[in-house]
Amino acid sequence: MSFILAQICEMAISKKISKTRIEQDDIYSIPIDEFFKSAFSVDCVIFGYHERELKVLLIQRGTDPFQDYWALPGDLVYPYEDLDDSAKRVLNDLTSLSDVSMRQVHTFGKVNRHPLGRVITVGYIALVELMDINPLPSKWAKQTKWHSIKRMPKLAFDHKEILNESFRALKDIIVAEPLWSKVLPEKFTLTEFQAIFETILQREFDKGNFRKKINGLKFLKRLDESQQNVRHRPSSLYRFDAKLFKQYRDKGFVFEF
Amino acid sequence: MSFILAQICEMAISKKISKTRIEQDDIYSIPIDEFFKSAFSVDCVIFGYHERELKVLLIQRGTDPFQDYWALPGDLVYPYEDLDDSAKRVLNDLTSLSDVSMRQVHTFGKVNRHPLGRVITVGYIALVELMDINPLPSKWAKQTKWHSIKRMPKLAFDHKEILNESFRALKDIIVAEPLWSKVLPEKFTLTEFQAIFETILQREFDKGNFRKKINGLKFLKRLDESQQNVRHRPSSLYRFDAKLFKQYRDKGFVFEF
DNA sequence: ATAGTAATTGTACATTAGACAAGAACTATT
DNA sequence: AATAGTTCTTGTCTAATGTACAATTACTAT
Repeated sequence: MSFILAQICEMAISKKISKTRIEQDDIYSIPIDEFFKSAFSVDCVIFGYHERELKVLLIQRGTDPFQDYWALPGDLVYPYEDLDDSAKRVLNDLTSLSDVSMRQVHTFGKVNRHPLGRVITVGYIALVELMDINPLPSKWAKQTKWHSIKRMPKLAFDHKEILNESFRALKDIIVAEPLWSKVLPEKFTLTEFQAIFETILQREFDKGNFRKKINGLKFLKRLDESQQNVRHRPSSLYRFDAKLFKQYRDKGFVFEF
Repeated sequence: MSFILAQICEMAISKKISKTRIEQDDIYSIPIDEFFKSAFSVDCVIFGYHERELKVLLIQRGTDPFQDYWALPGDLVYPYEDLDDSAKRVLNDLTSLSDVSMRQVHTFGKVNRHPLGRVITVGYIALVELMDINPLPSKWAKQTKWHSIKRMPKLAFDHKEILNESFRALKDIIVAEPLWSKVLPEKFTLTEFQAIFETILQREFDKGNFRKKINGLKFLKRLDESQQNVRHRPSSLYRFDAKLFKQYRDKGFVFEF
């Protein structure tokens, strides 16, 4: 058995990690070893977007604690592993996903957030097009499943709190950073572009006004192509120019709604 | 000797913490105990504002590693201490400050960022009026000193990186949250208010246009009082109404420049 | 040919931003 | 007492942007 948390569980039971709270005055009597008895983990909040629906990738835990609960893909960071690397590796371990670019959002450090000892966790988020990727459970993950952001099952640990904070952060980041480029196809319509913002920011925009704003942004380049086989006037297709976007940003430009 | 880092230093030397990098394939052979041999710390970036100058509170380290270097006030988190509480406690330990409200900004987790073992650190920031508080070195801090943000000494660990990231975050937060209320006196002029933004955002605003914007914001309440003993037309005084600000925010209002 | 659908463009009005100037209210100096 | 110096305060004009909504266009299905 090489499942990390399962092993920790055994360790915890055999060594009986003490949980008594130490008073402020006694604190210098803590043996120094105690400081190096904590661990940290990463938790990945992978938001999956598809056709105006926003979901979150959860795994079903195949190990204690919280066996069989739905949870965010997350695990302990290895001793000689950078934090950002760890998020990638953990996501791959549990869901077989790679090439998902994540960014750190917040660290959760309540004393009793993990039943087996002192573990603080660093939350990472990503936004992907749900159909582009194919998560497969591995290691101790029994299942992987996309859950709509609107109806969530009961989650393990404090993952509900992590999810809430992550969703709040997603709303901030989607306007500041071109996360949306990960969700759009190579060539897309402005309606598709608008739909992403409407879904994530949970508000609607006037179609005409939205595109007026877009027309000023040269990093969304209008192509000489249109949609095909739609039962209405076909839309022009656009392409995202990442280089131009960077130029915009270096000049202090910030996207806003 | 009860200085935490000094003790860790001894421990590190006697136990010779191994630093060899473990390859991806070997990783499951790591004994589980290794996961609970890491520690975390908090580092506090206290920005001090006074009369259009922005400074950062540093301590001079009185202990190894980086003895005598200037550093951000920071130390290890106690085993049974919440992260946010720890930031407060550490700041108080080293600088005698209390009642400084901080907020978490980023977690730094490079493997070799701490010479004595695996330590990730969580950065916290605050903004205070420099004259309102009186930092006094204590515990292993030899000195405390305000350093201008413009000319920084060489800092211990990766504190330069933490500072840069914190300053970037401060610029974002100052517009989103009323951090500025901690810097202003009870009754203040709009010029003082404007100066804070100019100093932190490092750009200037047109006086007339700035106050036009302000006049729309009812949470900045104009009083029936004016400045006294100034050799120019006295300015009206204003007061910040925190309750009204919350109401604004609950309705989705966001301050912008 | 017609209806249905969504894309696209346009229009009219309101609000905000930006540059800049004029006047007001104080102190210090002559 | 008048004047100069200073900064506060208000206003004005223009350009840019935001908002609501209507008209037109280009396609498919009937």
